[in-house]
Amino acid sequence: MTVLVWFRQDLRLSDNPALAAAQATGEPIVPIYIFAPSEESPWPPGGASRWWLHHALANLTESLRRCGSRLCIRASADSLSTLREVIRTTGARRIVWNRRYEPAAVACDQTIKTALRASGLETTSYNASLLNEPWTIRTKSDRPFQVFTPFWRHCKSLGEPPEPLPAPSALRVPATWPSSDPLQSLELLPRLDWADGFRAAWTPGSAAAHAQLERFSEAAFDDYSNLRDRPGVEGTSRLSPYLHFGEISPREIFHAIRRLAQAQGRHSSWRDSQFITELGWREFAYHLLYQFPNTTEMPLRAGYARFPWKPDAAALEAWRRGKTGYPIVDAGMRQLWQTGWMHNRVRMITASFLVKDLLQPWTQGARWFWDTLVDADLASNTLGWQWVAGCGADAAPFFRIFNPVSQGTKFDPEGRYVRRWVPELAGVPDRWIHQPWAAPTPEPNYPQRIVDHDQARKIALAALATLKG
DNA sequence: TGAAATGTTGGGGCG
DNA sequence: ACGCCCCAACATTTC
Repeated sequence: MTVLVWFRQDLRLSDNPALAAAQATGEPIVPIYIFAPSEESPWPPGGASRWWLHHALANLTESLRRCGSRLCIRASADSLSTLREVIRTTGARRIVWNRRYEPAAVACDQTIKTALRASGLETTSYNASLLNEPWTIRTKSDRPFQVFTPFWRHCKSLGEPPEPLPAPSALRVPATWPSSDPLQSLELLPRLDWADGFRAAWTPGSAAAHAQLERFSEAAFDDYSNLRDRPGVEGTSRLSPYLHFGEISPREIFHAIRRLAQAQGRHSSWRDSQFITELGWREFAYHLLYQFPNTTEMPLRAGYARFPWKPDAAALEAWRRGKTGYPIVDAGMRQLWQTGWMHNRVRMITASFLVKDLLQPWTQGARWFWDTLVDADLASNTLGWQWVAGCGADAAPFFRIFNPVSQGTKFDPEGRYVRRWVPELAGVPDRWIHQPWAAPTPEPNYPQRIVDHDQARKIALAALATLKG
């Protein structure tokens, strides 16, 4: 009586509750991954995500092989019929998976669960990717939280998440394997190989995720709080893509940090450390997406639907390509394009610039990040953009407008980050590195500013004022 | 997890 | 010694 383990965004063997439940039955296990991007409409994985997914699947295949098992991979336009076919050929009676929380995925899973149960199959789903299920976190008046601090305080009051589950070392195999599509047939890798910078920056896979966590752990407290806002320094965890694809779980991270903190004698303060709080923001993002599923397209604050954006293809393109003439903005956009990732501080700066200096709709920025980030995550991306645009829950007010020069000066004082990603500015002295237009001899190969920030700021504030009428 | 404008304070130079 | 001005430093308000 074979058990199907349907992998989705939980591409790991450790701390995988669905896999552990299957293993606990003692029955043969068929691990399957179904690539069905059309079911994720309107947010099918973008180019950078697909690159990562290819390598994550290759890595999971290898991990399963070491357990004596396999990964059955299928490309499909209809997960349910693919599952039914695999169920037929394997004689499986039971199917398990770990939950997803994106609106399209929730709807899809619900349909599949109902249909399979109607056909007499046992189906069970588990939580593998959140510290708490979104529907369990409610205010005293039984409403979803819309402010981070009380949300996270409430989560903390619920105690610690369970300890992560160990990875199985061997898996029982079925008498007959279902057919599997070759990984290459999913065509996840780009036709024109633009991924050089990705390869240099990243090693996808669960083992690499744990190695990265190990490396980062040493610096997870003091160094993190001092360095996390410095894009020219590796001060952040860089775990986001692994978390997105489930190559590592938040419980594994939480408990690794807890053990380290206790070893260092940080007996209580660690739970309020900035890095753990970042896990809280991720939880908050999922909570909001689950409770307000239309926020991927619509502002949570309804009044902002009337914001007078000024769509402008040329401005948008200059931003995308990193040719705005503002060094910290251009550095960020080029780091994103070349490596599939951008430092979080710079995400805020570039997003503020697109929305406030260029008056482009935040949804345009969200779309671009979705396509170019290896850690593109619908929940975090939506929260981030609505936060910057001032139209989300607990968002920065719209009038908080980042000044790209002072942000650059403050967080990249020696211009290390700018010089790395905008090489044509390499020779500009520190004094002018964040405002090269003001230098005595401006660098001719670097673009002129497409807007004047002081002026753009005033225009943005005037646009905001129209909302109040 | 802003920045600019405006207000307040206090030390020092100076007549 | 005193008042006045300047201005930096900090605080508050406003967008």
